[in-house]
Amino acid sequence: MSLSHALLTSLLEKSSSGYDLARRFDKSIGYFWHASHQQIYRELGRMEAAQWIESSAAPDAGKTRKRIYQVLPMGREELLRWTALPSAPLDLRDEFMVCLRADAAIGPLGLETELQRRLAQHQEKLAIYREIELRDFPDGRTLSREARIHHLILRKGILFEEGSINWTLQVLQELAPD
Amino acid sequence: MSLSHALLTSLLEKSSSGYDLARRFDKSIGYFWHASHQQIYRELGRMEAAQWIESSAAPDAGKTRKRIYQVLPMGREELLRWTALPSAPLDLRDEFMVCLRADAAIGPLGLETELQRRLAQHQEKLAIYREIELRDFPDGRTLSREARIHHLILRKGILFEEGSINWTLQVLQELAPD
DNA sequence: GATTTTTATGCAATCAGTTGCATAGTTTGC
DNA sequence: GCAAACTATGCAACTGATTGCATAAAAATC
Repeated sequence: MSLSHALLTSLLEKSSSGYDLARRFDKSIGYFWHASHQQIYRELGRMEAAQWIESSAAPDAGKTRKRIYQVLPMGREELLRWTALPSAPLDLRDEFMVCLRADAAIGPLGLETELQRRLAQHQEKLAIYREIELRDFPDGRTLSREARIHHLILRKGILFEEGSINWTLQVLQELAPD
Repeated sequence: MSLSHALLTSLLEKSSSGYDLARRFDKSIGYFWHASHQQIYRELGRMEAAQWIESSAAPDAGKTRKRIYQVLPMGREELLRWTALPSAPLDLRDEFMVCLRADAAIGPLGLETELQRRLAQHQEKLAIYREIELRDFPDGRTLSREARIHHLILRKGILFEEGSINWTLQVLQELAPD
């Protein structure tokens, strides 16, 4: 799995607490997939046991249990090792495809409502992505390698949402009574 | 989860054995996500216990344990119930996005090889989809509702692969040394 | 006729991911 | 000054998915 490697990457960008990590995760990779705080804390525990990271009481912890995690050399090595491996292709496990096939098999199920709902969701996400793009990636070609890569990841999201919107519209058209 | 509902749909299209189901799964929904035979057999067991399906020794079983599964009314009802529910949005958990972010964080990792590999994979899948499209969905508008829906599902795959190819080319261009 | 591959099913262990709950300190708003 | 929301961490139980192994008959191949 790659959650641990996603967390390593995030911690390399900035050492932080589990809670902070969970929030930053939601605002970056998390646009593509969600990890719950329980998953993150458990993974941090495993990674510390494996000496990929270490933790210390946060300077602003006060009376709380807040801990800051940072990457150790072994964690960095592990990330290098892992990124050199071929990555698994994305699987497109979309429940709605099953609904569509069921509709094909046992007659009209009235999926139009669900299609509209999904259309709205995709449009919403697209709007968010476009806003981020406008804010973070100005047109003038003065971007660092790092920024250009982050832009590419965002572009992936934008292209996906645009594609989904087009496809959904096509389905709505085809499912409409002739 | 929706594996059981995918299997119900598949069994409604044609009653069959677990093995057969696993192969047919690979050739339809399986282009989008894979289910192992163990997953399928276990799910069939659960579905039979829930009386969504029933099984009988296959006519061509001989001395084998081969069984044919078919959908019971309760299974059909369950599928109707489930398809009326809102479906979860697809999550784009792509390990390679983590690699890219890691590259952004700790300098060039030489991801070009992996990008080329992925490009080839996408082109391969696209070629397969296009072949199926040519074979199964002729241009003349004489297609049944069922065929039109199956075509839409295939179109989704084609659009996704095309989008992935375009994006991958863009990344290769951007990552190339300036 | 012997070997390999394909068809066909299944158990056990493990790992990943989700859900519900529990705790407790800090900040914000009324 | 009190309630609500937010910050921060964690356990336990459960469900879903993967991996490795095991069995055994039928069909193909040599």
